[in-house]
Amino acid sequence: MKEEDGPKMVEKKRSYGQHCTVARALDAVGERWTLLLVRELSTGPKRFKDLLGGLPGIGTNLLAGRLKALEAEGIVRRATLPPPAGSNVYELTGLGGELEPVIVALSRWGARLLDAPGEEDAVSAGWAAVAMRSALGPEASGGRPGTYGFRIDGEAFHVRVGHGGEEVEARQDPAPDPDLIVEGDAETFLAVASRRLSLEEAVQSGTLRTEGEQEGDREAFMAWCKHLIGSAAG
Amino acid sequence: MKEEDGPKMVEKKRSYGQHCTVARALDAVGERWTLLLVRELSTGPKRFKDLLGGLPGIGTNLLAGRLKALEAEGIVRRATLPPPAGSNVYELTGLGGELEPVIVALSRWGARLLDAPGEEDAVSAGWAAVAMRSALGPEASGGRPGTYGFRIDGEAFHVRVGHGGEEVEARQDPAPDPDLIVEGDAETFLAVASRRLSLEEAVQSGTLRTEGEQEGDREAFMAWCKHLIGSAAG
DNA sequence: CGGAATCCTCTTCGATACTG
DNA sequence: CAGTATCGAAGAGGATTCCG
Repeated sequence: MKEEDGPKMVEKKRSYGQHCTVARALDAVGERWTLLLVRELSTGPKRFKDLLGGLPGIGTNLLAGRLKALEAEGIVRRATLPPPAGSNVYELTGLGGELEPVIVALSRWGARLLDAPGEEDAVSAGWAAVAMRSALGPEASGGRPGTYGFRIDGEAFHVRVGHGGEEVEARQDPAPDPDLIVEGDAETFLAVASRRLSLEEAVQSGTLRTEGEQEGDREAFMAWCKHLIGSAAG
Repeated sequence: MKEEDGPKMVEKKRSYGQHCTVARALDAVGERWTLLLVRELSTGPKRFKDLLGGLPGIGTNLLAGRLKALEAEGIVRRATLPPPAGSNVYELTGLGGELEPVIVALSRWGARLLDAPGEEDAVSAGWAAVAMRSALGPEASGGRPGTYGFRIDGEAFHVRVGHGGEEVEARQDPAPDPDLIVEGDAETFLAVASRRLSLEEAVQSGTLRTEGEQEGDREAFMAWCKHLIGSAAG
């Protein structure tokens, strides 16, 4: 049973060793940080440094190791951005992109556990994009088609809703042609998103600004928020 | 920053410390073994010993610790079975049951990674029940309403399909009123479920037996199997 | 700048032994 | 049967360094 340490031991991966679909999935993406890494990449390609920023506390060695493992499993791929950027980025492959239902299910379930941000909690506007995208879907009302752009603490992202509330997409980059733009600081934005503060109040007090607002856009945005924090906020 | 060890240190839980729905969910159920434990309980209440059997390699201390943590978070609850059984079991709470979409999403994604069982892989018929339950759903064709009972290697479980393919349920106990019963050994059953062997061949060779079969039941069962192993088997 | 490699400490895991 | 206690092994997580 014991194997001699060859010079190039292939570093066998830890596995649950169960012939089960769930266990097999967790063998691939169940380790610590891995699904959060997929979450980061689910809103678009990212550089190593961006990923470090989006995963506070991970450490460079662990991130590099996770990326390498995911690449070996065909979930993540390295790519070079077209000029003039030309930077090396990591992005999800097709297989990796198909993890979206997993992220969505986790986000929806976790929404009911998420209360107001604690003192020590890190906050990123991009995470709200994932939550918004997950809250939407075929059965969620309020999925009014359109493109909603956000610029929160200088960080841009957008959510695009297709027809019938399906084909929802969240990306961590500026919207090309937004129907509505919401701009402001993360604290206020999160307060609105979790309905601790109404959008009207935030806009009137000047802490949040909107652009290009059409009739009903604001209501559609608020309708999302009803789904962001589940039953907790009543 | 350093805190003195008080006599009743509340044993702070490790957390990603991110104000994000996904991270929050993983704080609760993202540790090693935890989601597999939820999988085990998703097919019905289980005793400590049953859980140990369904999670080979977990170690008793770790299982006890996970159960305690999940109980503290309101995901799992202890219960006593009604007489004459009277045994102590663990079961999912409402909150825990709502993790089902997470299990389903993982199972569906993991299905495409699951190939033929390796030599070292543990096998359990109950896991196939979870895979079958996950493969079904609103959008999966072939969800013919009815109750399908299985007795594989002496282990009984059943899958019940409601109207329109929704309300699918998998339980690790005998079906009360099955429309179709499939009985046999795990190896053959898994071969059929993954379409490496046709049900007809298995029945004709006597390694699998069916009872109470009605017109179309067999076809409905085979239709499931098309979803068990995704694109891999073409 | 992007990322890999090293070192060291701490926590968690995993197997076994032990107790109510 | 249901756990607790224990201990070696493995992984996490910082800091720092090296290399292209």
